[in-house]
Formats: sequence, structure tokens, C-alpha cells
Amino acid sequence: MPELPEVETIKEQLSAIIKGLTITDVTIYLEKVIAAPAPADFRRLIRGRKILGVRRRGKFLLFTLGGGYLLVVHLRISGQLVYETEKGQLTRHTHLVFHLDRGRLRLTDLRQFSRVWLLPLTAQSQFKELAELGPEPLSDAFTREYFFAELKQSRRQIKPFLLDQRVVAGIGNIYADEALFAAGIHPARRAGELSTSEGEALFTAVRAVLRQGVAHRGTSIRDYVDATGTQGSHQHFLQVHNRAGKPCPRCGTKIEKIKIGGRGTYFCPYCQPL
DNA sequence: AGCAACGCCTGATAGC
DNA sequence: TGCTATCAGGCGTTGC
Repeated sequence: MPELPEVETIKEQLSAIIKGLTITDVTIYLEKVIAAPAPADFRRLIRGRKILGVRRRGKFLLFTLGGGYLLVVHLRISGQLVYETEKGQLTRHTHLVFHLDRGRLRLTDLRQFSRVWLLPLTAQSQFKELAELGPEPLSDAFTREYFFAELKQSRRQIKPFLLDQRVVAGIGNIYADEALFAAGIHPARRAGELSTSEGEALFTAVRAVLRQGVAHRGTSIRDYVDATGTQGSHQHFLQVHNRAGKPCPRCGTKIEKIKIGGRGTYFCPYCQPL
């Protein structure tokens, strides 16, 4: 599931590989992955544009194109964006292929939930999906003061709170579980009822687990591969996520799996008491 | 307004 | 064994 560390890895790789290349054409195999504009307009508007830069915002990939256009990509759960030079057979579930003047970039997604948008740079401020995102957790915009204020005014459970992209951008199910374990906080605790020291621990933990994820080039549990088609390695370093029934690395207690806000949630009942 | 539940999808896996 | 039911999950939408 591409979360901040996975998207950051893809961004770094694509920036090195395709910056300066031109999108000569795009082949659309599944129209619904194009959220806007209409597929025919998408193709007409994107052809011939040079890729000037690649950035990340939350879990979104942003490609700045020549002529003042922005290509936005969200991989949701099982989306993959892979650069390849061989013109061989396309992988199953390939929905979009950007043909470049050297190689091609393909969007593959088993679940078909990925979405792409093409918009004029001038319309970026009205683009809701990006405008409503909270601060980047690894930037200076994410401050203790901000995080504490948000915690205080929320009565939600802490896990759904962390997953809310309006609070902070880029955290998904894996890193939410890992951050709560690192901070020693039960995922069902109410955000507004955390103590100052717990809030402090969580602030630190969120940043730490995301940095570790980036350092390991992401977590490959099911579908994730980076822009070269390679798996990440952070799955080998997970403390609780996807480890139900296994011993807690800190105390040895069996890790439990429960559902919170409809999501599979892993935690240590001893280290993260209610 | 704020929050919880559902639907979108396919393939793997659990259960009978 | 072979079938069906359930689960996985980000996020927009729906409903309370």
C-alpha cells in the first residue's frame, strides 16, 4: 500500500530517471483511472509535454509538465508506477502506459482504484484533493503546536485520526500501527484524551517510523514495488503490523489484530494498554 | 458538522 | 477436493 515512504521512494527514482523526458503519447486501457479531464482530452492535452519535475504531496505524485500542466497520480492500495525500457509484453492489470521519448511508464493496478488527473498549474489551488491535505509530517510545517492542537480538539479514536489526510498527509494503515506501537498508545484511545507526554511520543514516533520506511525504500507486504519494479525492505522491520500472533519485539506478548474504524489494526496489548 | 459505514475491485485464503 | 464467503485497504460518498 503506497503510503508516504513508498511514494517518496517512487518520486526519488522517477525524478532521476524521467526528468527531462517527453511524453510522446499515452495508451489508455481502463478509462476510469483518469479522473479528469475526459480520457480523449487527457490524451490530447498530455501528448508532447516534457516532464520538468517530479514531486510528492502526501500520497500523491505530482509531475510538473511543460506548458504549465500538472499530472497528478494517486496509487491508492495496489497501484504501481514502473518505468521500463523494454517494449515487451505488458504486465497484467496495466491500465495506462505513458510512452516517453526513451522508455515508458506504466500504471498497473490489480484493484483498479488508482486515479490520475491532468490540470493546468493555474488551477492547482482549486484542486480539492491536494488543497485539503494536512501538513507534510517530515517538513517544518508539521509542528508540535499544530499536532497538539489537532489532538486536543478531536474526540475520535487515535488511529482513524492519524489516517485522516486532513490532519497530516501521507500516513496509511501500516505506519499508523507502527507509530502507535512506537509511542506505546492503544489504537482505540481517544485523540483528545492523550496526555502531553503521549502526544509528544506520538509526534516523534510518526516522524521516526516514516523516516525508517523511506530509508528501507518502503514496505512490500502484498503489491508494492518501486518505480524500478523492485520490492522495498521495510516489511522485515515491522514491529506489529501484519504480525498477529507473533511475539511483541519489546515484551514478547502475542500481538493482537482487531478492527478499528473498519481497518485491520495490529498492536501489543501489554505495551499499548487501554 | 462530525463521524461511522459502505462501495469500489481482484486475488488469496479461510471455512465448510 | 472444490466450492463459497471473507478479507485486504485508500478514499469518495452516503447516511446517521
